[in-house]
Amino acid sequence: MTKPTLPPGTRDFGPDVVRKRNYIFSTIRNVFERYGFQPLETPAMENIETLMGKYGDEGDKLIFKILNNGLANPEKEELTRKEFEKVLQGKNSKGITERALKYDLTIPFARYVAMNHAQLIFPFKRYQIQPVWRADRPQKGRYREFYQCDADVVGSDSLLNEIELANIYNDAFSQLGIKNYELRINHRKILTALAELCGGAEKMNDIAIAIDKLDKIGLEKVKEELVRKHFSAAQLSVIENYLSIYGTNKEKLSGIKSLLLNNVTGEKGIKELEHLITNCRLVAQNSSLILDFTLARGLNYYTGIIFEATAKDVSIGSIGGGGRYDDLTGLFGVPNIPGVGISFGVDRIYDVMEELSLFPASLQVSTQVLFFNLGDAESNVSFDLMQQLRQKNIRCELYHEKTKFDKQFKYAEKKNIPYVVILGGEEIKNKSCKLKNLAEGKQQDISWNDLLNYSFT
RNA sequence: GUGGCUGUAGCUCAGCUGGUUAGAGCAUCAGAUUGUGGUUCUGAGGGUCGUGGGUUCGAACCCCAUCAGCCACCCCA
Repeated sequence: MTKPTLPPGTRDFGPDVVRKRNYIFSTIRNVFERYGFQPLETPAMENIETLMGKYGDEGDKLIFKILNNGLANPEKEELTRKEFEKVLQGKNSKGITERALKYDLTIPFARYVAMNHAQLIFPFKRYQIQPVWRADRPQKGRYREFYQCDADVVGSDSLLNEIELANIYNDAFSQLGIKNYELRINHRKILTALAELCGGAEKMNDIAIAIDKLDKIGLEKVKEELVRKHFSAAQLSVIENYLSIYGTNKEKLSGIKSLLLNNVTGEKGIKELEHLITNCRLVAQNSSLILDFTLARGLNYYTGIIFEATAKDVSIGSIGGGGRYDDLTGLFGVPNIPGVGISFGVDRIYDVMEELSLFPASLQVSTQVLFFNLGDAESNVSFDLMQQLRQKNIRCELYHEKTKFDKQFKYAEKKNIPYVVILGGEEIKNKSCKLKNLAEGKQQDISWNDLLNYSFT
């Protein structure tokens, strides 16, 4: 018998952790609901072709594939071997695998919209809180199974959606207590325009990947990487000019305007960003909304404004991201449904909140009242009282066996139970009990009737 | 997929240039204390030193392999 272990990158969540995670989920869910978003759930697994090719080559490698059943069937052995050859060559084979765990929530959502667009009321605003899986190598802040909380609007190209999504980030983070966050924004069309200035829109990916690392590796390394990708000196200087735009959002806007002068694609992007910035009306006076032309984001279906949220006090990578995609459902044969969405990375938000001690202490109180067990006769009375309290929504438990006070007190302490009720033979005679507040160490005699009407806090 | 670091009690770790029976704190359990917890005191249990092999009179320590965990790169939440 070997010690049981977890698959790498997965975790068990104990009671206190689940409480904290649920706190994050319900906070975000409430914000989503308040903005008129509706819940959606999709299966853990999708047909593999629904997912493949949607996340770029790197993404394809990280999709968790599910082995088909019945591969051991001797009648199909010949075929199975042949199919497996394809897998060895790096191809997908439906004979070996035809399903995969979902990689994110956006593509399954697009699949859902494509399948149900005739019934949906547009614009369709949905939120989705579910686990996703990636065959990545785990490390700090990076897991193989993790939750995403997505909110997307499809069927509308109004920038009002971007404005609302930015405000959702602001509301959710401020309610969670993460005051010091940054929401950085950029526009894919600006990146495209830069690529056009450098000789071709097809270079956008190379440029984006390189400049995205600017704050991490510095300008020189970025240039080195671009040289490796065969960019000329002239192109490099264009990119360097682009990267040297700095200042307030306003200053950056005027900088980018002069750089991308007369570029139709770029101008459209600039106009949209300008609209978002001036109309966003974040509670925090826009201080957390930051224009960042180095922001690229990996997912290659984005076409418009892109978002990325980071917590400033904790270096853990982004805690949320999103953007606009013009034609996501086109991949599934239903064209012309534009959309925009954002995602919260709950696991990372958890780590941030833990590090900054932002969880309310009240989350750790599960049971409110512990009834001491002083014997069978006493317990019977306690049990009746306890059931009446439970009817009133007070969370109670009766100690499971008669034992000395020491143990029962320590149990209450360890479980962080704020009140204990002591009810023995003496108390039964007067129809009373002793109610003790453990934190204050104070104890009072109280009638059964008063106990039932006591306001436990 | 590529590279680096670390594996000693349930947890955090000590363990000298290789030397006899591997330690500490916390946690657990019991007692001091059979109707009043948190503090304190006393005691107890708990180890294949990740695993397998090698070198050696002798290995937790050195060598090889292997497994696991962590971190970084790529990419990403």
